Amino acid sequence: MIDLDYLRAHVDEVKQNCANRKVKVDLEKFLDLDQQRVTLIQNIEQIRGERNSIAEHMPKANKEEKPGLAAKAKQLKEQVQQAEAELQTIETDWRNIWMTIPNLTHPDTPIGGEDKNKILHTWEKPTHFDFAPRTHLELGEKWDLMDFERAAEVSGQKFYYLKNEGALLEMALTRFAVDQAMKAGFSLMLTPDLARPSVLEGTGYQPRGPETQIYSIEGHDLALIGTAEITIGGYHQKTTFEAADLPKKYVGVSHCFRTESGAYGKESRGLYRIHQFTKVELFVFCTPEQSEQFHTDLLAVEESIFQALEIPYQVIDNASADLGGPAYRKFDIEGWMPFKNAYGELTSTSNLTDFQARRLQIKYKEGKKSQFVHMLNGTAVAIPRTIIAILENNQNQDGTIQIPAALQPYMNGKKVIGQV
RNA sequence: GGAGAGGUGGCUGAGUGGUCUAAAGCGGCAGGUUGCUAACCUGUUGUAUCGGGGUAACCUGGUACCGAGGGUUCGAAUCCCUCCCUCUCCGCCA
Repeated sequence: MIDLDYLRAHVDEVKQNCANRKVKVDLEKFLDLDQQRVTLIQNIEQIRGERNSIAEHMPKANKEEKPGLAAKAKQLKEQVQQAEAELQTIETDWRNIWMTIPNLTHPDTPIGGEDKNKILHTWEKPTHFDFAPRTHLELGEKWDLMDFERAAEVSGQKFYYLKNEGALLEMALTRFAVDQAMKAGFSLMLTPDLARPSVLEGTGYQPRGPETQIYSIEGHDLALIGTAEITIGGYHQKTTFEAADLPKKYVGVSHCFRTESGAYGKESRGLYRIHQFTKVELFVFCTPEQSEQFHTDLLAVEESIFQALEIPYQVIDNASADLGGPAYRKFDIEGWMPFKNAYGELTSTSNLTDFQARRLQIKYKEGKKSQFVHMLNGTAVAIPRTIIAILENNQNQDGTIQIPAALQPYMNGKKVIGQV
């Protein structure tokens, strides 16, 4: 949610921002509801004040006064109840619109849709093959690294078994990414894979409704998380830090579950788009002054990981309409994926400024003043997509796969998949 | 999953219908005493939000907040209901 005072004082700017992000919001209606809400609240507080002063005088009142005072207080109470009912309907609408107003946008963010995404820089060139490269599906089958058919029978479409070096790759990548993050000062945290819907909402996810990407557990007030961002963000909900305790830097590992409803087509074959995967996630709670620096820091950690993994990539500064609601600025790393003959998203790091903190009520205190923290998150490694990139980019003509040197220690020293 | 006991300020803990933002202690902050430290003494010490005053640090008035949300009542930390959480015992289990 964005700051109300800021919104009230900068209506035109917010309106333009919504347009830039291609978010349809009826700001006029919102401001109208906002005004009504304030008036009603003032009204209610005034009546409550009267009621309180009657209640206060009650014990001192004599017998003749009491019935009259009680009747008056009762009448005031009815007025309050009526006004509160009115307030509730207004506030529901008001809040629903407020939630849909996107975060402000970084001044350097390109304005426009996906076609305006800006390539900040590239690392290495797309892999060149002197032969027809195999897809990760073909390689997976050749070396028995994954099984989609059995998974489909056991769990359904878009599930998978990882086997042998395929499974080892997941564990190796997880451990490698965690080690890199810990070296950069992040504290390790394994989080729950399920969370309450209220926490999902607090982090800006929509656990219910037709558009939802989230699985809910029938008969329980729980949902499967789509990312550890939810559980790490929720970890500090309703807390106030001392300024000296910031920043808080976490690296979390969790499973991620996504319904991916309506996502079909070539790209959805194999490990690219699936219902469940493991992800190593970076997360920062910091002061507003620190957040821009940490955003570039997060990107730097991500880049160092993919450079160590020797995956050619480009870094994207996402255009305004591609940011979603909460992000102030978003950088993606897109790795080269031979099966697409294109770059594909590997990581995404966002500076959410105070947008999430306001919902989750996460603040920090400096002296007597407290204000909302800034929150940032970024993917260290999304395992399956990274496995795609490693398998496909490092394959040899005979189908054997070179394991990146950085990963070999985590693979029992194995250098090549397909060789004993 | 079953039975029982609880949830009060930064912490410990009192409060079972009005004088309660809530005793007392600890801690924190300011001052005093003092070779130094410690000890002692005095004062002070919640948050959010709306309005008024001030350049401002702040002052001032209202409202809300005793796990969360509802209800009863002129009036709720206190009584009732639902939910969440913690502890103890039992059951089950990796």
